[in-house]
Amino acid sequence: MDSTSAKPSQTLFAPVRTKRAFEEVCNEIKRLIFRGVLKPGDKLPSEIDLATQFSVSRQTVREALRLLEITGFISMQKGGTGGPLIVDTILNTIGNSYLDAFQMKKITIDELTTARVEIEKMILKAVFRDSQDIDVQCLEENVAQAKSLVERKTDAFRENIHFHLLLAMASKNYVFVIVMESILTVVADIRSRLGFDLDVSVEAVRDHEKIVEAIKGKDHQGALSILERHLVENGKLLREFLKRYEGEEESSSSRVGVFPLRVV
Amino acid sequence: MDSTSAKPSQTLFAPVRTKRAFEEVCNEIKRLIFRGVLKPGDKLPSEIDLATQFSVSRQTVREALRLLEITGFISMQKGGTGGPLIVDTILNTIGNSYLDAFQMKKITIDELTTARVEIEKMILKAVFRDSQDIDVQCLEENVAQAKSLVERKTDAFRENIHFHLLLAMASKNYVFVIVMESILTVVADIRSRLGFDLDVSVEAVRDHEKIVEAIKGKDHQGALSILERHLVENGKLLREFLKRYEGEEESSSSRVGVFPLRVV
DNA sequence: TCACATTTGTCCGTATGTATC
DNA sequence: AGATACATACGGACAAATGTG
Repeated sequence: MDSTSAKPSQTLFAPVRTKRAFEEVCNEIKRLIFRGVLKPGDKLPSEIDLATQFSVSRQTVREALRLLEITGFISMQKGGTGGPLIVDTILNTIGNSYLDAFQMKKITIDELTTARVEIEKMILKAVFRDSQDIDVQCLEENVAQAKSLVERKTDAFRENIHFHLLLAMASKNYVFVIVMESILTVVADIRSRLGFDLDVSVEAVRDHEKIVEAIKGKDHQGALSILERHLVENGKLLREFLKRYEGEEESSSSRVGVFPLRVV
Repeated sequence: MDSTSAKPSQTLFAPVRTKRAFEEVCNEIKRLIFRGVLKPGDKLPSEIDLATQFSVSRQTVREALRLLEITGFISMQKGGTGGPLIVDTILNTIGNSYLDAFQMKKITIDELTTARVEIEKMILKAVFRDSQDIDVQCLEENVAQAKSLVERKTDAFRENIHFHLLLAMASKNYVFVIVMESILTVVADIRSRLGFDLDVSVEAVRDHEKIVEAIKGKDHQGALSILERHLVENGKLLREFLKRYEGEEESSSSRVGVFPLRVV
């Protein structure tokens, strides 16, 4: 592996450009976001302007923007006043990667449920330690809102999912929020394919209400056992549904068969 | 918003193509991977071949490949026998997103440490429930390897990080593995900037050894308390280091200032 | 050892659809 | 309704990298 000729020194000099151009452009923009120079809501220059400013081609800029888009830093807006817009949807990105990972690693519903039970119980303990009144108020508001929805025979599944995220937020530890958001993305993906089911929503709201009351009453064991039963029941529901569902479709990932495909 | 002229009916017909072309190409390839038609190690056709097969331009194919690359499904190989190669690095992808999220959400070391303590304790309890002999053997091998490294005055920080991933694997729940891998990516990122420190490695190996022995001896409380102290101490170390470090550099994200930059 | 073929990386020019004013 | 500005997409071209004969 030692070069006796052409390549002079592999140790003295490092290659001038190790990364690809679009990666450098991507990192430059990322740095400005991390520094706070660019904040969510700000607009980036158009592709053409970026290309001239970075002195690269438009294709290179586009690939850089593609990276930023998929990693949750920007979103593209079409039309006259459009352009790349700074956003912050990194949590969505992580959630989507979880969906991919669950498919690739063939994780089962039961595995997900078991982990979810343990993780949410852990978070609930943290809530008992570190939450403040305002956090419990948020939970109460969520329950009230979901309650009014089901009373009007409307689906409250978004609100019910959100309850668990609010629980994580009440722990005052954002790491828990990230973990919870990721798991909820998977749960929501399965649940959304289940369709509208009022009974499920009603049951969930009732459980959530009990949990909030137990938290307010500082009833640790009560809250924990209600939460555990709630999650286990929910897991059974998802499993039963998937048993009926499997075979019909080959799982998620938007299906669009418009292109003639022949790979390798 | 009611169209009295041109557009006939907004409810009868849905737009033929809602997504962008490169997203459809990306999803088509993703489906083949999920179905198992394409497996890690397989090679995709060249960009030009893909373009003709999907009947789109090469630019569109490239943007699709960019998506697949950043989400951990393929990696690009340059040169004659190169091309897009199917891989499975989704966990890396999630870990990198965690790094982004930690920067954006300004998560502190203490927050990370607190969460890590709780999560690893939860996982250790699962290990006591569900692990098998083979899993404990893996932990022992890891400790033995790290031990021999530090005896030769070599850094064992990779092995020591890996110990915690093996612990998650011993829980027999892959959800825990994903969560652990994500958190370890952040820990490793900070730790790698700390540089070589033999004492830290020695201390870590000693703790890991005690934990494995406690697991083998079914000493639940012992294992939990050693693990907790180990992680808390490690958290202190990272915090002290970052205190010295901050101000010198503006955090991570590879810095390359070769392009003249002026944004907005 | 060296030339060659293949493939990615990058650039330029152009056309089209779309959202805003 | 028309003009404008932007992303999207196409085609052709060359340079750089890398394994192969």
